Amino acid sequence: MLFSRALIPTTKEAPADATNASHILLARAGYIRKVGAGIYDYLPLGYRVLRKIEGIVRAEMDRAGALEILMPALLPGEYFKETGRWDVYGPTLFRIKDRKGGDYHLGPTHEEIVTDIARREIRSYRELPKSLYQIQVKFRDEPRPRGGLLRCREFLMKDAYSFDADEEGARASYETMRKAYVSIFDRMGLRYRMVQADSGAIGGSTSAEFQVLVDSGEDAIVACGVCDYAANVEVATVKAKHDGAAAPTSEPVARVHTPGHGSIDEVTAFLGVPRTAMLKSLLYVAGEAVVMAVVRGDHDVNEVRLARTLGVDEVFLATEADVEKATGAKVGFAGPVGFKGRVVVDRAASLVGAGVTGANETDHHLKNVRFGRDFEGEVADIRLAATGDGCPSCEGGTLTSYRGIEAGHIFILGTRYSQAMGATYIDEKQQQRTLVMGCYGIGVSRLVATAIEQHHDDNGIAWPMSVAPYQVHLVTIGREESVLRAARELHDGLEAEGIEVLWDDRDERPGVKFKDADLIGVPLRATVGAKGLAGGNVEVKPRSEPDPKNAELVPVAGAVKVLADRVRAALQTGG
RNA sequence: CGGGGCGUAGCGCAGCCUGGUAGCGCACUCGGUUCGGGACCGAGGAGUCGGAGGUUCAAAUCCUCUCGCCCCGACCA
Repeated sequence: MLFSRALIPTTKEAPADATNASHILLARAGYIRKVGAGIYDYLPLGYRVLRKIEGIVRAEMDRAGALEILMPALLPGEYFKETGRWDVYGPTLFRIKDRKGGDYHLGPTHEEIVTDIARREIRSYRELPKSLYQIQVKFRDEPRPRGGLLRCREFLMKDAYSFDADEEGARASYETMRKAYVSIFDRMGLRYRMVQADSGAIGGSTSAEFQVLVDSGEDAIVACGVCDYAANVEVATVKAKHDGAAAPTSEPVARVHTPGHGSIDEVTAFLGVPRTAMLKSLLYVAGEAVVMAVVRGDHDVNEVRLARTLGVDEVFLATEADVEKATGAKVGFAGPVGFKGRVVVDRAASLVGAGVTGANETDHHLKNVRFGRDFEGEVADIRLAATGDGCPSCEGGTLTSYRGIEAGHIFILGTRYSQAMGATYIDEKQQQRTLVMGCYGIGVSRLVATAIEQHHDDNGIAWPMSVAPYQVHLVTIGREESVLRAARELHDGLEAEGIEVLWDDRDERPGVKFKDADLIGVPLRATVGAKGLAGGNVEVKPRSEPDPKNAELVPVAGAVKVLADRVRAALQTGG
């Protein structure tokens, strides 16, 4: 491809609304343009990358035996009404009325629609198992689209669904998909971790997320340094230790005046006690009830685990007014002693020997507070795991925190949708049984941005080979006949080898071309100029090498082979 | 949903407080000089000042309403 004939509108400055590295670079390098909040054009380079990722995903899905289909993006409301999600999904669903006033919506996910296919077309156990997938645009009216392609309102997703005769079959399908996902992320050259995850609103039992490790990621995960335990902090447990817990005190509870000192920091400073002696008491609204969660002062509440413990879908931090009503004191002075209501105590907090906590009276705290003597409550693991915590699944392992971007999520759904929609089959004994389902998503368009978050530097993008829009960026310096001829031969030779070449043939100064090449991020750069050509060479430099002086001199005659071999080698090793 | 902010040329911004000729940088066009890491000189083109209404002799600027967008938080297969 000739740069002069392409549409690659690079800019020096990024749009003011771009804050993530990937968003800034995608915009500056001319991959995408914003059309509306969370809605983007894919310009030629962006679309090439999207299709590369799509291609890898498709190949691995096919290899795993899944069958590609395409379901509508525009959906009649009846399907979501059938499973109750029309009401449950809330404002995130893009709802539409047709001219006759009928309810429609844009598909945010397709469990109902695929289950409808299954109930109509799958009759017998002989047809099982079956996995169907599609690569389709999805729509979610996100409360806050952000990060360019990281969180869009319209985005491209691969979603797959498995149908099995029983749980055991579903587990096998899940395992097949897990392996396919590993292949996909390996081929994309990403550093990632598969972690235990919350199944969330979609339901289901077993689930795992594929988290691409990026410091700027939205999700927090913890992983053990010894065994293979890794989990989203939402569901991570920790091994309770007695660290920082003093011996149980025999002193009686004492009321202390702490005027205006409501926060953990203020109270520890004012009373001169360590954070580990604080019993942090937070009020949550769970359904109709107001519940108190007690964790140690140096810990944070894990709201997902708290909700699971309480047996509700989700909990919300109580408002100031709720807190004052429930405790009779201003925020910052709540405590479990004498609290009238359900109290959940984190295991670590239950071991604090002489705790300091709110007195349920404004400007007062209590000290020498002990669980079991001074207050009661259910003990559960309800705190967020953090670096340094003990691994829950092995002896001696320690957890480390990472940030990640959720790029894939696999679930065993069970019969939630098949049951609700009557998707059944006839088994060997002529018995009608309910299909057992799994679902498996990959954020294809999100991966475009995710790959950049992990592969860029100050000058621009540095694509892994497998997803790069072109594989070789050919830069010509000057317009001498000899230069153009050598470049033409290199360009044509590479294309004949099936290598994707972008030839910057523009009448621009070298600096401009080099800056654009770094920005665009094609993994291999080949420079043809009079200087190198005088010695019969072209200069080859990988994008990952920052210093142009380290470019390698390759004889013109062998340059096609050298470059083609490098491209193929990179594709072999993943990235 | 709570808090904060922004809409002026394709992009980044100034001008608004204190009403009176719409400006700067980049990009773009033309001419010339340059040419291995975002050149220089000269000359140009390009803007319903987000929209509607109001105040005024006069509105980018003041007032009211409205639409869009961004940031932090909440939320999020």
